[in-house]
Amino acid sequence: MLKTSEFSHNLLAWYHLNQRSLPWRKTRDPYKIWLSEVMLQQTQVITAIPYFEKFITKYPDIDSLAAADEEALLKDWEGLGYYNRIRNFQAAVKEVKEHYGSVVPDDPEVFFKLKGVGPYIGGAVQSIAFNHLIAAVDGNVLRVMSRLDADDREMTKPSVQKTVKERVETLIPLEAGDFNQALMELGATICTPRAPKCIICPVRQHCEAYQENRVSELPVKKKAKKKSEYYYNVYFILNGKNEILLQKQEGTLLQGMYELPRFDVDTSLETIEESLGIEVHHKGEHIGSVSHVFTHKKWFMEGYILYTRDIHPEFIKLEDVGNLPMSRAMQKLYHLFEAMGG
DNA sequence: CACGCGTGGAC
DNA sequence: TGTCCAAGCGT
Repeated sequence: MLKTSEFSHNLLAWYHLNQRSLPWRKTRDPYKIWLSEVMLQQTQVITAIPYFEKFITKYPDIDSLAAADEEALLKDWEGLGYYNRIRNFQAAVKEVKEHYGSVVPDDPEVFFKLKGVGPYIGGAVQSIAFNHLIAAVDGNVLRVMSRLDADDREMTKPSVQKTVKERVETLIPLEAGDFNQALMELGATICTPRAPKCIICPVRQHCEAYQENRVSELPVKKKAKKKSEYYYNVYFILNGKNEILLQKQEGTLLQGMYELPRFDVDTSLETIEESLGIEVHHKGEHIGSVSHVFTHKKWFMEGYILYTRDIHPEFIKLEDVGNLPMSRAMQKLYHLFEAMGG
């Protein structure tokens, strides 16, 4: 069914005709390609581009990124999500600076061991920057391959993804980077999740699902789990000196981002005072309510003002709050506070 | 392996 | 206050 050389030729011809390569990839600058792949993880191209421009201006090379302050990096990453990505990227970049003379390794064995480099990013950087014959299997490629081979296995399973990667690597011609980008581009523009444009697909004659009229059934996905819901009271604690109490988020969710003190709705005022080491002398008004959806949970937050006279190291000048990295969830509430003249 | 991890856009 | 998903990775 699938004639390998003909398939690859048709795909590459289509790709070169459309010339939709991301502009920085044409430079073959391994650092730029790597940074962009990190940003593009689970993130749409249109969303990542302004962040990429900012980072490449502010941190144009390995050494400048390695030397950056972590909190400054988080602030620049603010709004992009999956905040561990930038921490992992800096850790990897520091490793490259210290052990490889600030030169991105042109060696898959070495590169794949770096923090935050998995099968996709490793394959993408090594193929696009150095033309190593390695597949870059992302969500687009999984979808394309499931249809091309009428493969009805669960594409989310790591074991299946491994075999898909091996399958793609049997198809890669000499121009590995272009081929990987072409396959992703096909998935992003033609072989889309909904309403795929099979009629203009350059490889439809090689597509088993198309021939069997089964494109709409593929890829097979299991339905998403329901998100668990959390209800919080969030406090704007003011000390009468134009300062507000903020805390650095701990744990795994939003680690390192600043947040307003947040408590389960049934937490008593006494517990809150004790936990924060302050004494509330006056309860202020209700700021409003905000909800926020994460990948696997939902937050429902009510905002309230509290007043204290206490001095406390975690109070921040109101004018400085904007310089700290803060999640979208907290920004939503904070904007309500600002709109009230807070 | 299954799950946790952000956010915004398209329906 | 819905669903799906996006150039995935760490644990």
